[in-house]
Amino acid sequence: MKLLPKEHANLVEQAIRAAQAAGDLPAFDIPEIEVRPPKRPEQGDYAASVALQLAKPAKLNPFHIATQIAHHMPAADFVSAVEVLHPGFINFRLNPEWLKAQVDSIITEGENLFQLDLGVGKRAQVEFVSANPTGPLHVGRSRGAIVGDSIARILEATGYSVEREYYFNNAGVQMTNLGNSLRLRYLEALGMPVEIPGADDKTFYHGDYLRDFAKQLIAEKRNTLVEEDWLPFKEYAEVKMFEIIRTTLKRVNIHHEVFFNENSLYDSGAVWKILEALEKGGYVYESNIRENADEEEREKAKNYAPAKWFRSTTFGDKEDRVVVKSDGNPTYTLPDIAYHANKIERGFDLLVNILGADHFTQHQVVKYGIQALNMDSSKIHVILVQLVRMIKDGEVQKISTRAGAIETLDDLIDQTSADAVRYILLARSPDSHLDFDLDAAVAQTNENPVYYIQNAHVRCAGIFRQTSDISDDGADLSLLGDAEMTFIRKALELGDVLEFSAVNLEPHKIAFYAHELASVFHPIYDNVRVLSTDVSPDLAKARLRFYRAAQVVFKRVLNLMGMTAPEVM
RNA sequence: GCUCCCAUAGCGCAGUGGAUAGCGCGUCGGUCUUCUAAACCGUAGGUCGCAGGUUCGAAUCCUGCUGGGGGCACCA
Repeated sequence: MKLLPKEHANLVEQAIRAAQAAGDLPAFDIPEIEVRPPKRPEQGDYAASVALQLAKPAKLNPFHIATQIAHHMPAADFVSAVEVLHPGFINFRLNPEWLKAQVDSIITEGENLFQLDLGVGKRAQVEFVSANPTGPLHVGRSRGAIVGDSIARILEATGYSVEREYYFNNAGVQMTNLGNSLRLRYLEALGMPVEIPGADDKTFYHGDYLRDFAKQLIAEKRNTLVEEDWLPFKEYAEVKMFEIIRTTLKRVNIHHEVFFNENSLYDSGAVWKILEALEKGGYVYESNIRENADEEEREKAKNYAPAKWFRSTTFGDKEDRVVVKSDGNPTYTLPDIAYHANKIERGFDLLVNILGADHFTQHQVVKYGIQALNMDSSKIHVILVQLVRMIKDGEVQKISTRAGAIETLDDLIDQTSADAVRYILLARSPDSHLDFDLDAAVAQTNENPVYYIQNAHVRCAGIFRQTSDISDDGADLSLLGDAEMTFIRKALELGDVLEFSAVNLEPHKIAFYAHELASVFHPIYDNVRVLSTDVSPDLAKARLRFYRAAQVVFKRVLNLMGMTAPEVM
């Protein structure tokens, strides 16, 4: 399938060169030519404003330039007319015959509709979710999960070979706390005298899931673990937690090819090698306080033991960061830098990392670390998704894994549907804060955009259920009307939306496009009937062919968003 | 205080420097004996937070300000 903006831009460029060669336009450098569908139908199907940009360099009035460009415009099978409008827009109209033929092209491409070659031969990695196995996935994590997986799908559709990766840490204080928490729940479930910490105890995980784990653990091991410390409990909880997380992700159609354990960076010695490299570069110093600290800070740090600091200020950070604590253990920063260095060494052409907005500072420090290692950080693209807040009964819910006050992704799916959750979390710019109004999502289920879009696919499927005895092979597409062509025009924009989403890593564009496409479809469905006594067999055949193409487009778009394309609702 | 994101219709949000700024919900009024009415048609609703600047042209780019949210631990 053609990417029409590009095709038109090529024509314009050829026309400008031709006009210059003929002496009808003066010499000037040709800028990047942008062509896109204008807002209003009377302004054509595609429009270029390049003549307006050229007025200055060419020292001519834009209308004249546009006229000359139009005059030299080469012919193309997809263009039927070129118009020039004041103050200097060049408007194209698609050739109706060509347009109608696209119905067959769409059906031929099928599930690979607008499969692009942007990333062919290239490897991309998308890292997302990356939650430590301390609790079920909550809503805050879910947004990054959906955005990450959707980006992966879009990259696949543009030809990339994509790996989805999940980075996690199963060591550290939080996991010890988790082990301890399960241990207490285990003893509690055995009826032993234990004191469960209060809700404000930050070392205890209060979630009910640990009660469940404790019961299962007793079923498996009885009371044989009574004398054990936190470790076997931590190991048990970790395995169980990952099972749950994977199952939850599967429910929303997400799976990761690689689970990368932070520990492996210690096992391989990578963490210390990175530290050594940073030290060699002169980016590390030992002190009880960062350089350039003010008097107040110095006073506070007077009694601290020395730690190792990364001089990230060299790269524009506002303060240096501790990489090795005074107790000799690295902070999260060091393995994080090692992890990203590892990613780069694995030779991906594109690295995408989905992070919550609260990790902004962290990713900056990691980036400075990569620079200090003299590695190319330009392949790393970080998508920061703004925080999600749950609104319930009109009030903001506090989310805290430790306190057990969690709105989990599972709850959300149970109360709505996997497709609805995906769409709601996807259909927003990542930069925009998202208030997930649970009451509205549940109550307005029938008006949720997800069903509006899926219903278009369902309606197509409904037609084919009723017409299994009619073949649409060899349909005469010239019988199709203007309404159907409005839809085909919109459908042909999918490739551009896809390319834009991939290049800019903005998957929400697909979500909005899907809704626009459905809103073009539904009115047509109402008026363009297949089974009606006043529709001739030939016309019915042509319309059937049209709906087959429409169904292909909706299925492709829904798949790109990781949603199902149901036959019935 | 430093920093990141946001501010567009009553509410929730799109908007890639171009032509008369859009969509959903909600308002009001219509449409099912015909392939799914989870739909369609019509209606009302705007100082694009404020003030400057750049440009032939600014919701979009720059500066400042105001308001809301996030981040600024030897936690991850």
